[in-house]
Amino acid sequence: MEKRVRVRFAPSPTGGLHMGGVRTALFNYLFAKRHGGDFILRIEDTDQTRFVEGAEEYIVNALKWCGISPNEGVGFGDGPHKPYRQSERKELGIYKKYADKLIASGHAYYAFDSNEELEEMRKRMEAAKVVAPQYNNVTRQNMRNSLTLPEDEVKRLLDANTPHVIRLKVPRNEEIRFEDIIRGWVIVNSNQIDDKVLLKSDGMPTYHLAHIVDDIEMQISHAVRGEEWLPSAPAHVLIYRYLGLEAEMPKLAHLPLILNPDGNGKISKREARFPVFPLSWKDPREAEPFIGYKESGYYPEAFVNILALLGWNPGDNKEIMSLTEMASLFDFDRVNKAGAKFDPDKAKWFNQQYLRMQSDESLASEFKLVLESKGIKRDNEFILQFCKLVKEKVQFTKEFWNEGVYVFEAPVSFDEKVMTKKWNPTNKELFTKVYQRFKNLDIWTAVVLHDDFTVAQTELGKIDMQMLRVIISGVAGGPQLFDLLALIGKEETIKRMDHFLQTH
RNA sequence: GGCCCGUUCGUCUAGGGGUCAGGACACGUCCCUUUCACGGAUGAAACACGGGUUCGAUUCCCGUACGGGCUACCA
Repeated sequence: MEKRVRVRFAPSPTGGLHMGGVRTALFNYLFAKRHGGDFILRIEDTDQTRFVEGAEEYIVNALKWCGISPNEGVGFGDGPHKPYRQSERKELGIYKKYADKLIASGHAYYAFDSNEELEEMRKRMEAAKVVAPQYNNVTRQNMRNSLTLPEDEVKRLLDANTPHVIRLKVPRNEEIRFEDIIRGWVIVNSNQIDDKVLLKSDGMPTYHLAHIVDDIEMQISHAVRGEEWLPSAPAHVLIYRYLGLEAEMPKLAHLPLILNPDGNGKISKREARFPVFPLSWKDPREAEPFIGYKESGYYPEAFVNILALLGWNPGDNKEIMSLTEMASLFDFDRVNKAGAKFDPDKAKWFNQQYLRMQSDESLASEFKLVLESKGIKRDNEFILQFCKLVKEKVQFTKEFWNEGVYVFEAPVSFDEKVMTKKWNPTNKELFTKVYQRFKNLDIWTAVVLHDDFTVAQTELGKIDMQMLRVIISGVAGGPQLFDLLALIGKEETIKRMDHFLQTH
């Protein structure tokens, strides 16, 4: 019988969760939903030196904003496998138990080497022209561990609480193979793998041990993570094997990385000219916060949609999809192997698509907030009409402002090109007459204005619409002119014309 | 350096032994609109290279090149 699908997102709280991490969480979530399984959030805080204040809370908030909430785990209500924080699980002694089991079966050993001794070994190896020195089946023979030290000496050191780690005893020249769901068979010779530390001298497990123990204990069916874990996967297979748990080992899926748009490599928060965090992230060690997608004006649905299509596609040409839709379509056989460069332009386009799907009312209430932040108060109907007029010109709500400042504030400058080309005494005379006609209009709607304008042209000759637009708005382009005039209102329109004619 | 993973338009990608190699973003042109945008139409734009296998390879295999990842008592 197939195992129930249980997947986990297991970040370490060493900083803000960036978009790559969110994408990993997203694929886990989609896979779980697709198969009616569970999605778990586990916090891998086994490195106390890298702990960052606020990071865990950030991870939880970011997932919530994205709408990809786990149904079990830290910040989302405990489940049957609590606790979900590895530092707390360590207190339960579960990692030690598994490490001891490996010691007992001879697949792990104690190592007493100090940092200095490790450093010396590396230097020696480098002197011998070894580029990447490893603690492995060859070098361990010259180090201080339970494989080289006499038994009673080991016992004495242990009894004296000498600082030590537990290392995995990786066999010599063995072929290790495993099948990755995305990449197929991967084969590595064990000589390439170092004797990984399983339990650190502070008693904490390393990632290698901890995630395996937890995946087993939490009955995880699929371990879905970034490609950066691929090189250590063979070591993980060995650990499962030596624990006698190879049959229960989760299936592995290594996701392609999200790459920088220009140049190459993983996205870096420092160089990027686009947000890399879902929400603004203020690192306690940094002076300036990193602005997030949320604060940049992205809809969470758009953000998540963009991320999903970085490395996955539904097989047809569909691009705009809700989380539910994606979840019904998702599978690993449609996940790419190659890394994907992030395209900030396309991200904006995605947001534009979602903006258009919003109702005018909801856009208006969003934009009302922007106006209020600028100290401008208008009634809801006015804002609604304004939004209707300019919505198809913007990709973000905040752009409503730039797109139509002149609706709220009379222009102080006038498009130079249009002015030099079109403003002349003849036009001044003409627009003075237009001004008079406008003044005498009793009803001020787009339709009436349009009709009156048609009549006016038969009497006065051709009237340049763009010139009128510049007089009213200062800029050369914008929404339908009569709609615009109707929105601005008679009083304000003639006031602006009057002022313009006086000063030009 | 070693090991692992990868390589279709500039970017995200579809496809997969015989296709005019399809779509999307961005870009160009035209239409619509007395403007801008939206929309519509259209254009330019790709199978990294070299060997096999095959009647036929972009597709399968092997090399090469290039890119990425890993190479900690970090995850």
